[in-house]
Amino acid sequence: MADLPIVRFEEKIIETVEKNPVVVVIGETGSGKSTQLSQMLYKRGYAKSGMIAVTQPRRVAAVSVSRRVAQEQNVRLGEEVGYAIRFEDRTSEKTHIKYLTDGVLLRESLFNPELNQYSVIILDEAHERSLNTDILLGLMKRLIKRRQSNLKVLITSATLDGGKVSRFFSDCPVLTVPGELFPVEIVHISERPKNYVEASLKTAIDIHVREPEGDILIFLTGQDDIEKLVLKLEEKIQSLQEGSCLDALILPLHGSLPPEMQVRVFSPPPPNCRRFIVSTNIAETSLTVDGVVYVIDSGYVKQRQYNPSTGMYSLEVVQISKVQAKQRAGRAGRTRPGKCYRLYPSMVYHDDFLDATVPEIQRSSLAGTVLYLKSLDLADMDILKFDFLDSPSIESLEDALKQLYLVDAIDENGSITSLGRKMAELPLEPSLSRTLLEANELDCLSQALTVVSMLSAETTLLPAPSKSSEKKRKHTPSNLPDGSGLGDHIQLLQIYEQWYQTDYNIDWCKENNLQVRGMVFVRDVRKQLSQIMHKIAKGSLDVQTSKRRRDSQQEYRILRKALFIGYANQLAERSIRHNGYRPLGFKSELVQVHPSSVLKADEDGMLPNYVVYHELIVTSRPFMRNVCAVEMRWVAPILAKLEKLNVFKLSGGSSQPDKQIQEVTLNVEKKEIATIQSPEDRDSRIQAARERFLARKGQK
DNA sequence: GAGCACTGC
Repeated sequence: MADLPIVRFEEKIIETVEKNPVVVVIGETGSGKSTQLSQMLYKRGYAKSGMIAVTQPRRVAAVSVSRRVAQEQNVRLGEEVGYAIRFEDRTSEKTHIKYLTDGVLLRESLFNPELNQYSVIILDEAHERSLNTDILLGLMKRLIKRRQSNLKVLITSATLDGGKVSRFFSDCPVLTVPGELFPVEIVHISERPKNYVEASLKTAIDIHVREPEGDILIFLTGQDDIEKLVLKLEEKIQSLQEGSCLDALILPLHGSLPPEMQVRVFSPPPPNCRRFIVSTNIAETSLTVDGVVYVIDSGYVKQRQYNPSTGMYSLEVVQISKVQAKQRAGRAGRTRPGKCYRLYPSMVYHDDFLDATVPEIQRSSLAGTVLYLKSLDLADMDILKFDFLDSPSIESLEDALKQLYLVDAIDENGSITSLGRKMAELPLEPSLSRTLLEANELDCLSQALTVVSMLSAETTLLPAPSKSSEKKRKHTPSNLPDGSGLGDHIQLLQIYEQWYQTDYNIDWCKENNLQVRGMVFVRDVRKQLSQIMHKIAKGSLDVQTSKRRRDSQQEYRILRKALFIGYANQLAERSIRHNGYRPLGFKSELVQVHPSSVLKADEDGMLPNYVVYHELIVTSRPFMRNVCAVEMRWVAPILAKLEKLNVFKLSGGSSQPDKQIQEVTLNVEKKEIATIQSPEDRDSRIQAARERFLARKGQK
């Protein structure tokens, strides 16, 4: 067994686990908790009546850590020690120690809520507070009561706030294991810079000129700033006198870089050369860069946030938390003592920074989470009172219930429907699983499978255009299909069908500027979804080819109908005079179709009266991303449903919701009730608007 | 007419 700090605490750990159902283990990076805890427990016979599960928030971690453990145990990976991640299960009947992503464990728990195959469950990296880890923490608290005699739960975290987790698990013991990091000297700047790209440049050059060798890792917020700084660093370093300092290699690092660019940070630098790695927070946890001795921390991060009252996501630059600041600093001390330059005063750190990052569960739409929990049929389960380590707001839970009701996953009393149960089995967000099930009824399952799979990977399909490549792109117009004017979903379908006709040719993706990684992922998702749908599929699951296609307009129309049913919670109505839309069912706000959309306007420049959208995102303005034209006649039943909506009933009526909150969420619906009496009235109003519209068109 | 951090089933 490796000589890691945690090994010295083996007796104490085993003794504590023996006496307690839940134990929190705090261990800094390098303590060995991820690889050693499972082996210690295995050695002491804890895997005799079931496997030892270790969850990881990320796929690569599950794979790499299990590989290490298999090596240390001197067994073949996939036998006594294995891993399970989406699309890949490398375990067997022999497996005693199983590493898996927390998402996979959640899915397993859907089919076996008692998780009887495990005698020990270790939730690793709990401090990252991923949505899935938080759900698991809540489930473990319940499970421990039911399986007190034969289940041990360990929760491991890198940060010091074990107290909170301990209180959550009725004051369970907290063990602290030292890490194996080298000391990192922290330097704070005395005043916050106006421009942190400039400040990073200055600091980096100072280090380069004055400090001994060692790579520099710089944390910025996004691609734009990273590209700016890379350019400036190149300029500045060229102007430095040759031979006066080390050579320099400047590397950008962010998620939308192609993989071959990302792996450049893993190859060691040439001799006498200092590397400048300019990165997003991808280097905070997901990627570990060796050789870093200096860290420059801007103190900011770009974070996605969901607003349940408007249904909108926004991507905002926010201050990092103390936990994140420590994590960033720690990146300087992995190989030898390092230094971290913080581009903010220590007062700001102490007084302004939050102790911990706002957990994902408080920043996301919870429709999928709530549906998942409902489908577990937990005893005495009141969704508004589910015991989370940090509860999401009531407003956010009510928004989730409302959305689930609109897509028929729960009934008006908040009980899960049989449709909802089928939806929960699909690894998709509720709108997309609802679309698939409706498509199965309408006989367009094959097409829906394709669209839904494309959407599962959408952001990684088209390469993020950088400023430098923008001009090139404009001169080479895309040869990709245009969705026949009906919107982005139809375009995604057409793109995938074309790729299918090239027999999944990788070069075709490259020629068309589609990310290979993304397209291969789509293919995997489609395969997985097909396997799940196979049991209940009424028609063919295979990708259709144009040879077999008679009438694509009719086919697209049916598919759009299925999408409409799935996106009943994401429906928008165009204003009569212009192309602004109002999302229905949310606090009213005017939104635009995203300029990247292929949705076409008619001869008068008017967009469709109604569209469904995949996502509302606020950037410079609120936009609908991925929109699909729907027909007016489909809309009335959904409007009727919106009017009937009673959030109090949906939440089970067992808890008295805050009145004010309820009124905010019902704002729009109340207005609708005030202006029109029934769906039929609504229909006639739509018809009248349509006629005015046609009359105006006739005049021209 | 715009631009998007990172994960995961």
